[in-house]
Amino acid sequence: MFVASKAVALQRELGRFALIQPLELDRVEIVAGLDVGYRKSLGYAVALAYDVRNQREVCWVAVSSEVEIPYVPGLLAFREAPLMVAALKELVEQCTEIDVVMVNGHGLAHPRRAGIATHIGLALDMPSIGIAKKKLFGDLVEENGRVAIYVEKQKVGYVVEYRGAKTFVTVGHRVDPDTALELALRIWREGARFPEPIELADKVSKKVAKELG
DNA sequence: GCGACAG
DNA sequence: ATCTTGTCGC
Repeated sequence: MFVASKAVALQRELGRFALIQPLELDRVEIVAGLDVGYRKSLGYAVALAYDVRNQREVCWVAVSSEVEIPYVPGLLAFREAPLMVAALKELVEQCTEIDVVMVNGHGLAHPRRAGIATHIGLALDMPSIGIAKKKLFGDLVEENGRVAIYVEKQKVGYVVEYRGAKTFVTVGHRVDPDTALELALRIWREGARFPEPIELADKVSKKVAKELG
């Protein structure tokens, strides 16, 4: 069964292994977007591959399962990461290898440096970036025309604002704040709420959850 | 006690 | 996140 206190203890340990380091964007060809849509307690995780150079969707896969763990702020990873990882593995088997993964949720902007994007990056030992619509944890600091988000004096990401709508781009694992932001902006349609991989995975997961049962 | 609280 | 269509406004 799920014990919140145990989950919290595990995150304190996990967070210590997250790496903030530069990532060579010239070598990033495919970015995967991960999101989960629901119909009642049935979750549908979608993993979608996006080609950075050609600015286009490559393919996507969806996997579903009954989701038993409740949503608790700070513990989202225990509820959604298992399905997301299953979807990502399916994507790699059925379609293509990927270089970076973007996850709907936060990365290091978390009370224990262990948001869902960090959990997934560490689990797969791969660069990961969190993309979220609302703040969970951290301090917002204005820096030359931009808003950065800090956790314990350490910069972990940025806020992208467009016509009042904010989107948080945070480090998950094996990437740094500036590189994460630059990559996200390279694949962000003008006026869209999220970078394309997440924008598309979000729409597909909702549609799949609605059409199937 | 009060405010905050990813999806 | 999800339950849910149309409608008011730029």
